[in-house]
Amino acid sequence: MPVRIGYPCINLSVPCRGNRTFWLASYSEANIISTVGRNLACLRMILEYNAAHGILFFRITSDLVPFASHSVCVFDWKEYFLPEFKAIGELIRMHEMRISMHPDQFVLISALDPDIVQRSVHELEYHASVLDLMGLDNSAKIQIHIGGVYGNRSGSVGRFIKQYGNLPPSVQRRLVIENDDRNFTVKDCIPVSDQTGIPVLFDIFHHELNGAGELIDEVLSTVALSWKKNDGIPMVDYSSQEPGGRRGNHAARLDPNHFKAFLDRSRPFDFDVIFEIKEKERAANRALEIGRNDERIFLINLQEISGSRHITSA
DNA sequence: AATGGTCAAGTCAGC
DNA sequence: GCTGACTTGACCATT
Repeated sequence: MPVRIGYPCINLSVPCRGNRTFWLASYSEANIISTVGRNLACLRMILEYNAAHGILFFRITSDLVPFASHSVCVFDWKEYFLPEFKAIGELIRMHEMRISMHPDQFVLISALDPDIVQRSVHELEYHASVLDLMGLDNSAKIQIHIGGVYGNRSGSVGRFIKQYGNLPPSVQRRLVIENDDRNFTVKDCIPVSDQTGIPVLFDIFHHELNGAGELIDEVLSTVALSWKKNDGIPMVDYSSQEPGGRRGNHAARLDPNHFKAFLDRSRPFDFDVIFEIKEKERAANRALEIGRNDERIFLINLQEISGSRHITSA
């Protein structure tokens, strides 16, 4: 399975948003039913757009079910929306799409405070539930950072590994760790992977900001080993610096030259890549256009567009 | 309808 | 100890 192209959470071309939420003070059963219903309907519309455009990787928003891991949420949204989740899962499987989720910065299983760890576990269980309800296999992943440094990185690593062992299997099978732009480089993530079996998600932009200058193909050859057969091929996050922006700001638009260089330097490895570019699906579309000459991208989209795969339904 | 303050959670820096 | 940045939108009360 060669390179699939994707983007995170929001599609600017469809007439809806799948990450609608409300304030905690406004929580009610009626509110959660209407919000989740709308978010799921929009998620379906986004995935249909993606299928029609040959975009086969997507990161589902953590806001799909607002307050799902909060004690205020006693409503059984899993049972209530089961048919919708199953239908979306079928759509994903039909098109052989890849799915990821990325919980927010608050999720820290390496935290010193046990309450933070517990809240994080609940949040991770919610993310796993979404993917489980859709009937997705182990290749659908939940990506987090190691985090919890507090001035001592090795302490954080120790707590992370220990807490990973305590996670429910539904979370363990989907969890992957991602290098960040401040604390943990890819090189720092590898030993954690070796000790836990967690795959390492390679973030190109974080690597540019916080790495030791290792070449992209070198890094890919290393992280690829951490993805076992039923994890699927490696996931990669791609972005570049916004010109004139604060260091670390994601670009508003895809930089064609930067992406071409990345494509060249990433040979011959296969992976699925999320474009963390502010223009969202438009960046993915541009990447597909630029990648027409790359056989890794071309092959899969040739199948999709020629109709040898399933054509999206209305 | 327009406006502007506020929003579950995390850390860190600065005062 | 508290506030704001991080990063950004959008929810919601107020007018």
